[in-house]
Amino acid sequence: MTEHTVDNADDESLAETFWAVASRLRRQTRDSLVPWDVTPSQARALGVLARHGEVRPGTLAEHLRIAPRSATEVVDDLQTRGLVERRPDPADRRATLVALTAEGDRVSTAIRAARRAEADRFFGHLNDTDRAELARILRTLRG
Amino acid sequence: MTEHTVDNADDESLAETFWAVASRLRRQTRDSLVPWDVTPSQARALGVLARHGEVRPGTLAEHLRIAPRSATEVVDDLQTRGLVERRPDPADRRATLVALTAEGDRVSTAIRAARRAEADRFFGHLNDTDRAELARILRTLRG
DNA sequence: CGATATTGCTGAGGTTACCTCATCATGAGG
DNA sequence: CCTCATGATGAGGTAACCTCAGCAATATCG
Repeated sequence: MTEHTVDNADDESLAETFWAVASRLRRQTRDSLVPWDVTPSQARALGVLARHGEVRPGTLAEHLRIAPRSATEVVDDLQTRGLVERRPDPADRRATLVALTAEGDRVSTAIRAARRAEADRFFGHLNDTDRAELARILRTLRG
Repeated sequence: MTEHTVDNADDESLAETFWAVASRLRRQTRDSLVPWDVTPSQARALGVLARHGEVRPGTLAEHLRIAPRSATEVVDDLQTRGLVERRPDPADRRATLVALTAEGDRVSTAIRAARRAEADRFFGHLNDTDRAELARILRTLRG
């Protein structure tokens, strides 16, 4: 790879470029989480829990924009790592509430810090203006 | 805090927003490819082949920025769908060249058009200025 | 009040798109 | 030649999703 290969003639579309960036960011994010043995999707779930307190799996799924069944899975993983716990929802006996454990809270805080650092590194090649622009544009695409 | 769902209160980082957009785009892209029964990663490979002509799997991997082994896999899939063919590299008997078949060429052209339409739909919510800005900023992040 | 529909979660099983490691053939350099 | 590097691939694994079916609890409606 040396040879700057990078498909210069570039390349198709905005979409293409977007995916190249996504790929790079994904790798970097994953690497930055290694110290905690937590995957990116678990980290995102921890983030939601840290922000919203205890929620039902279904609600978690909405926040993460994934299918409810998939949220169950993430919760399972976090639970085996001792980062969250399930308890019955007193308001509805079908439902479960998912909450951070003390450990989960600690880890989620640490991750938040690490992520900020990582994002700074990644998006740090941009000046403040561009970063703000990017944020604004992405928000309008977010739907 | 907050009973009021809807995660707007944004939420973390640029990264978070970026992923939300990525997720939306991924679904839309996948849907737009359904008529051809081709997955996104296969479509990307077809694009590279259309742009560069016949290449070795390893080279394809570089362009796609994936491991060589993974390129083999994509080529396998495209080959069973009759969209590419392998032939020996006359310059090196270890190597193989991957090239579009006639059908592959046809499909890749059709996909290219569909993708443009899809991208227009997706990025079409942006005005020209924003679209250009986004492209520029993403390119600097692409590395 | 009881029948029916709906909701919340999870088991089972599948898919995509990657990865690493080991193996085998070929090619290149001393 | 002999060794080492390189190109492709077999074997096997992973994360992060998905759908569909089923069970329990709740809500609704005649």
